[in-house]
Amino acid sequence: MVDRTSGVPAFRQVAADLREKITAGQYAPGSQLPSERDLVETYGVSRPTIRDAVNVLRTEGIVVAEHGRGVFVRPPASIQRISRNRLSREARERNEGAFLADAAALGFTPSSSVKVNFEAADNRTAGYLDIEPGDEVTVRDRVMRANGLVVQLAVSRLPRALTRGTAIEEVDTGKGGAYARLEEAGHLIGRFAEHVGARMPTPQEASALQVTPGVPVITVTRVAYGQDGKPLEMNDMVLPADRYELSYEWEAD
Amino acid sequence: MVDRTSGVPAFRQVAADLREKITAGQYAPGSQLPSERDLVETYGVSRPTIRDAVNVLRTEGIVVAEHGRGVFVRPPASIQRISRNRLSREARERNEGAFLADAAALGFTPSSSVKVNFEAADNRTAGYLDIEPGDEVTVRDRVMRANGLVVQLAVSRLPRALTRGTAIEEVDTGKGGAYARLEEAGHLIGRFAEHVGARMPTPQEASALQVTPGVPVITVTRVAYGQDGKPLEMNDMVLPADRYELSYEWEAD
DNA sequence: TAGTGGTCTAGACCACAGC
DNA sequence: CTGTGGTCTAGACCACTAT
Repeated sequence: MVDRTSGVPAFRQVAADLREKITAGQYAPGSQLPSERDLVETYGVSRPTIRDAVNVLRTEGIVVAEHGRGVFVRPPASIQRISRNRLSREARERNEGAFLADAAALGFTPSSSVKVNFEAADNRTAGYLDIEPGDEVTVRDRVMRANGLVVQLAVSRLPRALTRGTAIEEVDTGKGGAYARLEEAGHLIGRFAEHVGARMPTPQEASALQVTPGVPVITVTRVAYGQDGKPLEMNDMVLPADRYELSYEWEAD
Repeated sequence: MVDRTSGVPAFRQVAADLREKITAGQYAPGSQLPSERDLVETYGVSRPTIRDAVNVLRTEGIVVAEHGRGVFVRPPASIQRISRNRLSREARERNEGAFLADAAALGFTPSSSVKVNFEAADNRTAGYLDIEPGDEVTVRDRVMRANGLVVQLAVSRLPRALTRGTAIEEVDTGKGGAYARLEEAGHLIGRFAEHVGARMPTPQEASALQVTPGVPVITVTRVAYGQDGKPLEMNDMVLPADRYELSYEWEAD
């Protein structure tokens, strides 16, 4: 029952009570909450108010609703820990790129689909790649799957001048991936930088990554620089935050 | 007006239409949306349906509602870009730690409050610090502010054995911060690792960081290792994702 | 078929901002 | 005082899941 004199909105009281029962283990991970109509009777409020309360927990990612089945306590997702030393040249020579390296290390069956096209650079792209806005760039748009489930979106952009006549403009870049083709063309990679942020997914990203509402995405923009310091490639990656953790390591001095 | 034959829920149609007008610039950053009662007439749906639509945009972080004033297009937050070179020994010697180094670089007035206490290590802490669960750890709980606004929460834990008799157990760790005190005590830092994730804030974090609903937090667990490879300190940081971007850089080989 | 969540209505009253 | 968002009601009907 809710306290009508506290000044706290009823739906927040209900949400807080349910949240407490979940964290206390009274509703275990994976278990079903009472139906909305049952909660109406338990708390003595109308159904829209119960729905407001449940929606609070949904946007917090604590529960998921399944149409026709019920509302369930979301079990903690298994997290893939990815460390960044995977980008060594040695690893690139062994296999077909960073994502397949992860797959090998983590033991899942990888697959991906790629679209290649050519665009004029927008301001952001031009800034990262140190070219003029409007210059032609090669765009590789990838959807990566683990055991059939989409786990990562990546859009890679390179100055067209670097990719002409190479397999980077093909769907299949061949053994070692795009980085290997760059190095064969004489563009040795000297340095990587990654810029990491987080935000809520766009509707398209949410459906592509099959994340439930309330789960943010991690955004990573990786820039590969040549040994002369010139940018060779930028790669915008979008990862579901409930399935990934990124690790970085460096010497203290 | 909404299309009742499309099968798409009315509130999603309204949300999509508003989102489009916002990204197209028809409602500029900082500007006010039409009132909910105006939108009721515009789209021909009831007020709760309009509220559902606006709530979609709120959880996406696109708009913010201000009670009694209106709904406003959220201006892009100014993002602080933090790169890892802030942890150089040189920087540590110049000032009082990583956060103050950021402040100096970015030109805001920093302040922070600290609580120090001692706890028994839980399993996670014991795992990171390579000690036994139940061993005593020194806990430094910090709230960091920029120009008075809370921008970062950090909880630092060290094995008590390393901090006894040092200023690390004081609220004021003195010039150079906790890392400087560790090195004075003979524990030279050899390596850092950072583990980065993202999630929705807990209600406490949301109010402490004053993030609007729908903005995720970035979590960073930094572990400092001694030159012998033994963990010296772990630091759990929570950053509002709309105000931070993290950068990491490394050599290709 | 019964039970579940998903959507929607047409109101009502309250709390806050600003003139 | 007016206009704004915040909360809440008591229903209704639909779409999906499971038996």
